[in-house]
Amino acid sequence: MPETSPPVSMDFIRTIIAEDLKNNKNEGRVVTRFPPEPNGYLHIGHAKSICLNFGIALEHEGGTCHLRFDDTNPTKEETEYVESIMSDVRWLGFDWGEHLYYASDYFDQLYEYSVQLIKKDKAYVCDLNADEIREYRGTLTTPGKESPFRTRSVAENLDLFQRMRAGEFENGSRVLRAKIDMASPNLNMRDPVLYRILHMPHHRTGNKWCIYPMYDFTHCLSDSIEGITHSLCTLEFEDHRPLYDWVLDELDVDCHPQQIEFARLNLSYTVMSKRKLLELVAGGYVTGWDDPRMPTLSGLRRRGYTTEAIRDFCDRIGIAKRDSTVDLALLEYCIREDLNKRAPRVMAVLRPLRVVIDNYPEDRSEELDAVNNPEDSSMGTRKIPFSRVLYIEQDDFMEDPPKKFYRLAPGREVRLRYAYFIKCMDVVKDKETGQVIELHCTYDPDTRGGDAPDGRKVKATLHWVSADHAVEAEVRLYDHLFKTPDPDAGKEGMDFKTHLNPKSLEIISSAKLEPGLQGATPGSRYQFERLGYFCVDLKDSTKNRLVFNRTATLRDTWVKIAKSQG
RNA sequence: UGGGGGAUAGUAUAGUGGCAAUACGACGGGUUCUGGCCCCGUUAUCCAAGGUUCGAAUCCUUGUCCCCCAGCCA
Repeated sequence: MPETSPPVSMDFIRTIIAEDLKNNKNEGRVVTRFPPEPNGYLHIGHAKSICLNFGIALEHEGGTCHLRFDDTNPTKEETEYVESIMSDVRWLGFDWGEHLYYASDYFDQLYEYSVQLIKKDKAYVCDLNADEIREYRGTLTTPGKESPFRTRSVAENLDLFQRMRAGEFENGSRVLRAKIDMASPNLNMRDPVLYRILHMPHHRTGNKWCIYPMYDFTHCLSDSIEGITHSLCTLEFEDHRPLYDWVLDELDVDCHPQQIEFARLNLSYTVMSKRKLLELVAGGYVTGWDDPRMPTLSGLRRRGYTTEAIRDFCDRIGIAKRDSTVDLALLEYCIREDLNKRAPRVMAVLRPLRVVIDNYPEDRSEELDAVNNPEDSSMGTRKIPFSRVLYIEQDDFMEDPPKKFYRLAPGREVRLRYAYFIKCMDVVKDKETGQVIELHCTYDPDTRGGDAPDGRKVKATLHWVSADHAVEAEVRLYDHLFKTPDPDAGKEGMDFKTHLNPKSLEIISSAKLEPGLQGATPGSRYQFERLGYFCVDLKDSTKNRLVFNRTATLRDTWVKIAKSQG
């Protein structure tokens, strides 16, 4: 039976592109681009853009998506970022083929274009300093004033600009400006700066240049040079579109891409601005760009997220123009759904409570069969050892259980998963603290494997690990980095860092794992039954010292019940 | 008091003149050797007010609210 693909409702951008294709607007070509500035690490918001741009290219016969580094500001950009960005895009599963570009590769062409503009008397060298330019720009409600240098002759502009390039002038002493309209209601059109002097080596062009083009001049021309058909960007560039179009119109290039803006991604309990993420890294609030609590792709990867989950998430959130904040719960849903299907189940006890099975022989141990993944029988089964002394989760025992607590309690019988029914006979407490430190139970040999021949039922099934066979590991329990849904929302002057969740990381230094986990490979993912999804840390886990990161908890109905009971 | 955008359930996204749809969340129930997964049910008259129309989320009018713009950042 051939599967019919579900009706995909098109977002407004895909609708525009389909319309353009129908009208043969770009001779049937679809060329998009993902244009990051290499000044930081990619985050889940970039993934939205990457999935959009590469996704659209993939949906069309012959469609391509370019990866272009928008590297026009050497004061902020570094090769380290270039590399991380490339590996993140690749990790997401996208391929730019031979279409890897750098805006800095166009510096010569861009220079020629600006000379053209000067020759058309559409650009001039301005000697006003930054403060003066701001002053002359006017305000939102009042028009700007024309610069006294606006009327310089073409010849003088050409000479001055050439000397700017030659390095005759200091940083900030002169700029090249477009000659548009100082009274425009759109501030971007009030003679925007096209080039500034920056005596600073560039990560790719070295010391070749001491003048660097601005975004507005570079971006549209880079798009044009590459033959981009649809230039997709975020909402804040909407005001720049008239300038994007002005530059391309004045220069009469043969390719004039269409800029289309969409809303950037916001996620609850998360900050997304590069500035804020950098602040978290620089201030030591997290361990780095790839801290598993960070919304960066490297952080999510280390946390255990899969590319499939992230791409599914990007498909689900859609594309629109209104500002919105997606619920973090949706991202968590996506990773759970993916991992539910593929992660092998294992048993691990995070906070061990010792259980002695009094009627189980001292020196005996046996191997029991356990299913690796109930969602996928092809993943097979494994053996797990059982013996007289076990660990169960501290949370799975209560001396004085409230209503609806189905787990172990004095006199109560529960099932140990894939093993036996056990009954709690005695509770040993620390004399000083009163804390429960050990349980004495009996087991029913007839329930081997987990089923009672007499058909009696048990309300709970607990995970467990044999004490003698257990492997120890460090387990890092991650939670939301911020305790409020909108950490950005603070009043004026309020620091977003005050919303940091002090409990975003809890380290369990010696969890007990079933022995099969010995030597687990970094990056591999498991479901710890009844607890959540965990992955072996890519950086800190070693052969002798396993380190697991919690990717996500399982949905937990019991905590809800417990909470509602107070 | 300028310009550019945007308002559909708790959240996100469809619907663009004909029964407001889907997903997540929440709540209730079923099932269960994971209190997981899975299954079932509940959860909005579409920013407001007028108007056009047999019929409006959709078209018109007038408002209201929210976001972005005064970098030699992108």
